[in-house]
Amino acid sequence: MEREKLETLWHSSSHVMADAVRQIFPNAKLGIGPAAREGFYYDFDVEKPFAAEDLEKIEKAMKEIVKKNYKFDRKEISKGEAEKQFAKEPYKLELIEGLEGQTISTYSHGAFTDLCRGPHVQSTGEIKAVKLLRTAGAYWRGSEKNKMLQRIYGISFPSEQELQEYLKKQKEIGERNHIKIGKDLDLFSIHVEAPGMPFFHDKGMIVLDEIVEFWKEEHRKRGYEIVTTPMILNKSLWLQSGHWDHYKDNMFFTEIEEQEFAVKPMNCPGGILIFSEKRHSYRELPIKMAELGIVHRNERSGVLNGLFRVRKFTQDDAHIYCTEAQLKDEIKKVIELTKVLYSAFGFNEYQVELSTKPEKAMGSDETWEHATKSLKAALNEMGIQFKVNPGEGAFYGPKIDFHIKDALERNWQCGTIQVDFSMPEKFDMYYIGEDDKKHRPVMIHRALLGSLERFFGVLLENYAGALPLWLSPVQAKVIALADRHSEYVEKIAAEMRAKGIRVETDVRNESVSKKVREAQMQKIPYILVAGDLEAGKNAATIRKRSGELEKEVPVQKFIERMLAEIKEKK
RNA sequence: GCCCAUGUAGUUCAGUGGUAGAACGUCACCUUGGUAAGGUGGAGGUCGGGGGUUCAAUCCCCCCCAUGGGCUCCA
Repeated sequence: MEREKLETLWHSSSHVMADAVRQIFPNAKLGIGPAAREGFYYDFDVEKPFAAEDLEKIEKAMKEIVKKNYKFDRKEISKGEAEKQFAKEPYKLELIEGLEGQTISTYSHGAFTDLCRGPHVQSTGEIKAVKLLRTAGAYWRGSEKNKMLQRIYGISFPSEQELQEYLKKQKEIGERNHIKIGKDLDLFSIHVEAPGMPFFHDKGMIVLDEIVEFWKEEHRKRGYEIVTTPMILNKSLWLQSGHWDHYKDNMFFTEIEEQEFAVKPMNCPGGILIFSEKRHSYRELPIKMAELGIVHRNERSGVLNGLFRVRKFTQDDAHIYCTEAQLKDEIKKVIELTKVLYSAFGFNEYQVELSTKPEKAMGSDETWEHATKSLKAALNEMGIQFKVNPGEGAFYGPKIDFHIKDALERNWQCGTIQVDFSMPEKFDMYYIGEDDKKHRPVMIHRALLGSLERFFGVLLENYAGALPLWLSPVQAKVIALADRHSEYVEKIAAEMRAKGIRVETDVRNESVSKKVREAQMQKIPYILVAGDLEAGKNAATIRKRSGELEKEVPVQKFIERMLAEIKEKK
């Protein structure tokens, strides 16, 4: 069923849910109830938050309403009539107030009427399958200054089968949660002693190191310098950069010999100190300075989420200093690099957004226009589809964001390319132009993977833990059939290790099936089993992650194959 | 930060107003195996932390911490 029709069904389902809620909780005040990204929700102002049992009751009442197969009736009414009709609904009155001059319509089914633009399905009977999923608090009109209402999320389909398929898929998705994978594969852990600051174990570090090594190579190839700046810097720097005024609430502070210092939440001020340490000629531009910068941000406790949202993370940051004339081409180069990185990690689909000048902004209109045009032109010339978010840019410049989908279909901002007019001015940065005069460079901030931590999380969910060979923390496991094969197994593992392959052995006193099963659950790409058949021939039986078997493969030949596969993938 | 839920063995989870149980893992022994769990036995828990109610709290109440799902905010 196409998206549009489903959305209509979901929207209608939210009306049915509101009807059901009102039957059970007559005093519930109605907020809004649209179709969501997947399913629908409705916000209610109730005295007590809904409990799990309430959801069951509401769902049951909904099914009754569906059974009655009420027709949806649309009616257009005047603002006065609407105010009269919804006199007991404060939130609806607020909405009506905002509809000045527009057509006001209501939809009714049975005895229930809601203020609504529509459209809706013909009748409630079209909702053949419905399930209420969870409750959540949600601020009225999305502002934390407003009252928090109680939201119920649900899903519905035109058939029971589709609902069952949906639920099954959700369950599978839940199983590829990166936190669970991280624990199962011994990649990282999170402890109460450091909320939002994950601990990476050896196997997790192997993956991160591989990512970093590849990242550095691709950057060096493209003329980036790679630097590291200190994690703690004097307050004066943050005053100058403006972070003290605008970002203080998100920063951590410390003190050294009675002087105030801040733990960096961003890398740019440090990088600028390197830039400004010496004079630069226009001939040197663009200067591209990259840093895998560890930043700390004091995120509010409620937003922390596995590796997706943390307080300490590593940005694959870089700052590009160039002339306005170079801006477009530099942005194109950054986008090209983004594509190279994403595709190397298996992401070929992502959403691109362009955010333009906000109301409060610094820099002249002309500068903004030139920068925004450059960003747009770069995207267009690269043939990249994008969505424009008017007024969503940073106060210091417009930006392009890259969003990657996680297993739960949530979009996570990873890459970001931001033009900045503010920092060069605040730090009085300049280069010497052809005319022997000082000129202000344009600064581009960019992080392509975004945060290594978040990217790692998205990567794990994308592959359900079964990372490509070159990223796998353990690339091969060699299993001994019986005790007498231990020595042989250790010997071939040593040969592989000598060639740089990450290999583990399993010579435990357990059945082959069990050892294979465990290696398989660890998502190890290649499992080698050696027994009497193989030991005499310097061979092993190979099992791929897919379960496919290849008997008595000479070890040397297999090592070459693996090395070729690792190399090719990069 | 706000709303809701959760926190019990290394892991996944049962459970009860009279201080705990399973499976897997771990350890020992038996078994020496041919591609997703071989068998037997043992060890292992101040039931997230702190208060309170009670003769008695892991269970009921309050506070705190953390985690998850959302809202708001963000890479």
